Amino acid sequence: MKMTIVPTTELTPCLRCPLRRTGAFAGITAEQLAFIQGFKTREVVGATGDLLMREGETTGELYTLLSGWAFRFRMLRDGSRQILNFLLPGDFIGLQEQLGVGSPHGVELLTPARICCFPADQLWELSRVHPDLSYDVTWLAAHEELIVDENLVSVGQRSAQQRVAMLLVHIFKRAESIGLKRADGSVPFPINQQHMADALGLSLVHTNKTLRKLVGAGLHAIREDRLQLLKPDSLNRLADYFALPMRLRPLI
Amino acid sequence: MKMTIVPTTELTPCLRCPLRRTGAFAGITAEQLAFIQGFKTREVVGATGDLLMREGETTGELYTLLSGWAFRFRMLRDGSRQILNFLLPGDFIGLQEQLGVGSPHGVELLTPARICCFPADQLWELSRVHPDLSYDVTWLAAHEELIVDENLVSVGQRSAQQRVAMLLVHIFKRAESIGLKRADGSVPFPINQQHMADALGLSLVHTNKTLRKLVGAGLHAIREDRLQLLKPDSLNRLADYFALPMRLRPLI
DNA sequence: CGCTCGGTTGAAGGAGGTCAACTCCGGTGG
DNA sequence: CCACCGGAGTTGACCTCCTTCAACCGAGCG
Repeated sequence: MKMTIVPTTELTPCLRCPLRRTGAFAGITAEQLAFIQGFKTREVVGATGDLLMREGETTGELYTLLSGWAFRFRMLRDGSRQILNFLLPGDFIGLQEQLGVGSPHGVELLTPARICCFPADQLWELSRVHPDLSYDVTWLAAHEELIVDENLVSVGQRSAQQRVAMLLVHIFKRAESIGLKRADGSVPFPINQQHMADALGLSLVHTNKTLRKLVGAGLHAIREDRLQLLKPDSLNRLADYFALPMRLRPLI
Repeated sequence: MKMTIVPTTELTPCLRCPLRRTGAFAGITAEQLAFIQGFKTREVVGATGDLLMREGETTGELYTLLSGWAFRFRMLRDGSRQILNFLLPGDFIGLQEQLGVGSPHGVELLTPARICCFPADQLWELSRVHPDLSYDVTWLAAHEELIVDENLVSVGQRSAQQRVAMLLVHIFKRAESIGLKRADGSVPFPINQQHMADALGLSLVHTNKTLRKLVGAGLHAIREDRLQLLKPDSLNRLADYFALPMRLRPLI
């Protein structure tokens, strides 16, 4: 609710982008990198709970999450909230806003975050000068849809246990893929039970009870905002989840 | 299951594309139109129930639904099916397939349909030669995600009555927007109760009972595969649905 | 004529929602 | 220093919305 999102005084140069060093993203030419650098107008930081985007409002910007986690969501009149998907470092944000007037969803930070900002009205300029980057933007849009598809399958067809298992496995995989896994096998997990409930279409109470059941069965553990999968195979089977092999993802 | 999708002997020339005449789509330059015409390699027709895409398989093609309806879906091991979204004339299909190996979802025809086919491996060529068209492809990807978002909100947060109301209103709006509304106020509705159930994450039986309740309240009517909204305002209120104003959509 | 498919309805049971209470923190201010 | 507070997690009791099972109907069709 508060609005502590503020510009930083110094920009992280794309040339030294910490995300690219993870090796989790597709390679890029020096020229492309230079263009992205020029495309980037500012960099902002925000604290947990800050709104990067408000439902119905326009920012005129596109974003890349440089560090930190967030989520896209929509509110209903009765106060209930649906989390559409979680956003991890490297995720591109704001394409939906270009479809009409105002963003159809809000974006809230799950952790302190650092965000690269791009002027939305120059997206077509990007298309013109760097067709390959435009292709990448399309890729990112399709990829996010894939994740939402996955969530919809969960919420529509799976039992509470399966949904929770799916969420844990999916988040773990995504975090792992961008190099967030520690030596002890844990990844950051800044998602509380209310977030999980809102993402899975479950009540808070039932989410809690389901989590306790999985923990009781020794399938996973969450400690100090970090997630460990103790029996990944069991979780995969429970969730009926098979991760399909993906190309190296682009980063704008 | 059967595979009666077959190439047509004669292509519909893009210059005389029946969809563009509806006025539902954004304008386009002659040059762009010519490029699209060249991009299009063939045209196929299929019957109700045909699979345009199979889960996990690769076609190497992108599609535009020229006429007819379809839906994207995913199956789970236990045989349950989640319909991700419905596809209407003008919708672009197949971007997700580009993300990895094989399509992450199936596409099945709801009606006899006519489909324009494009070679997927030349999508980047399109980006290079016509940046504005590339921008349009991104737009279409983001737009489809918006629809999936909408479905996810329904399935995750709304009651059975609200979900059904939402589906009816949403499909009506989409059909209307591409000029499918007749003078009597009805639009085509080739969606049966099993489809609705699979899209909404409800059982067939409960979908039926919910529909009967709405019909009993005089909110809508479905006759001979056509849908009429008798009390659109009541349905909108019930579904907590506010359609946001959209730009004129592109057509590839 | 019989078969299948889509729709309809009733009855019974269960997964998950709601309500309520309690704990365990980490502030924060007297 | 400690009392107070709010947020997150936990647990039990009860209830309801939705699922499941089962049966039946009508239309289209080989």
